[in-house]
Amino acid sequence: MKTTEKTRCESCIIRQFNALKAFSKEELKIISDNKITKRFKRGDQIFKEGEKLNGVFCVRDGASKLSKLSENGKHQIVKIAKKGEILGQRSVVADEQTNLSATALNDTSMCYIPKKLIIDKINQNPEFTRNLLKIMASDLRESDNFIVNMSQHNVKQRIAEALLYLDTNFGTDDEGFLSVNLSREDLANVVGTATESCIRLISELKKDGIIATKAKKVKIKDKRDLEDMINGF
Amino acid sequence: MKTTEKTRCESCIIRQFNALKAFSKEELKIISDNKITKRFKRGDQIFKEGEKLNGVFCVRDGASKLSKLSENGKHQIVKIAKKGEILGQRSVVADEQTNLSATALNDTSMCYIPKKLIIDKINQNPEFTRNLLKIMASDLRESDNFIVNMSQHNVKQRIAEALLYLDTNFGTDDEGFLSVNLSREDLANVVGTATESCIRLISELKKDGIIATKAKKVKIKDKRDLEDMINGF
DNA sequence: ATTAAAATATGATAAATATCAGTTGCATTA
DNA sequence: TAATGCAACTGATATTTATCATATTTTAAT
Repeated sequence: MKTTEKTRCESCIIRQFNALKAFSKEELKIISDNKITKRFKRGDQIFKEGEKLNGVFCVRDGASKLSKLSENGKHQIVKIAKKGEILGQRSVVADEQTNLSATALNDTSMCYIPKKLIIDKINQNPEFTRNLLKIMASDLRESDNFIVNMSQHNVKQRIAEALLYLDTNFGTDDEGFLSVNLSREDLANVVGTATESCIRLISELKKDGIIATKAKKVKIKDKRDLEDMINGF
Repeated sequence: MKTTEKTRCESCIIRQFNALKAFSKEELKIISDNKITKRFKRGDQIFKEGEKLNGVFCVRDGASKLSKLSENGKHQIVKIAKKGEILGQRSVVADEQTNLSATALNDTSMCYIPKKLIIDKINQNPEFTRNLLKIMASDLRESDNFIVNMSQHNVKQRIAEALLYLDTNFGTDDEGFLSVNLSREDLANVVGTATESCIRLISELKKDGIIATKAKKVKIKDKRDLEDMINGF
């Protein structure tokens, strides 16, 4: 009756897709050796919503945000991509314009994989396609979780989750501050709230003694406390 | 510069997946003729979160909700499936337990497609698999839209969108009332709010003269007014 | 038709979140 | 180093949403 398979975060505020696992180690090496590495600096736009992409980007190092512009001018962040993840795969597979914008959150290097390479592989290698299929099915599951999470947790909890996610996936510097420095505005756009509310709640978390801040940086003092908060204790 | 491809609702509060289009007309006919038709009455559970499915269900007629139980006991509805849509495909493709529960919203007939049939088809027919891939990519896009929509619209707007969705996809009876009768509680679980809030906002919409109600039924008086409301006018 | 149960509706109030206006602190560069 | 600009912060207040209590209507059962 119990389920031991628990490979992914059931309740993540930030969706975590892992498409590249469809490629084998050797293939990755070939792609990697192709030297089509692109570098981006903090704030650089990698691609823009509505563009037709001629390839996908695989994150080698760094972090980047995937966002979607809403009618009222807010950039809702739907995902933060980390090492090994792919940007643009959905639109390449669907052969549609991309529905998201991608922006580097810090200095980032990406390897670029031309669309043709992916499409050929899909056409020639059924195994690859099946893998991709499984991965996308998994991504859809992640989306379901995300939705439930968004609507069942309050803003403070969602912020806590986002911080935890950043900690787990990008780690901390030598002083214990989160390596990825999301601005308060970005963080607000991750959890879907107003920037001021986000700032206010970060202050609260600080008062609660759960996190510490220094300039714009954030440090999680006790993960367990954060987790308890998320679970309503 | 303009985009004429505008096949799907860009801002739907209810995600609309259409996996079955991966099957050809003839295949559908074969499946259909196999007579593995199952019937459900309003309220019947089709499958339950956590189950391992041995096949998928294709809606022939009726409506059913796909929901996910959150820790606090709420059943968040992540989708309402209509004619031609598939239930359970994600978990069959991923070979995982299903992450959602499915429940009939009214008298529903489904044709049941055994898992084996799908898997064989994936293994033997690359064209099918590629179609499936595209469809899932499209579903992921839909999920992105859904997320933006959830976080950028207030509850009243989300309710309006849900009503509009029901109208567009399931139509109305001869008196103009929505054919699918979601309870206020279900509607609340679609838009992610408290049942009382949902009821209150429906009353407001009624006062605003945008909708009319009779018993538990709802009638949209002017679609354009509803749309304006959603867009903030 | 009567009655019980469930769903819908409303009121009062509390809590969460948004908005607007302003201040402070930090970083960049002239 | 001073000036400038932007991000972070804070306060006051408005708005939205949740919660709890209770009334009313609808549905379904007898």
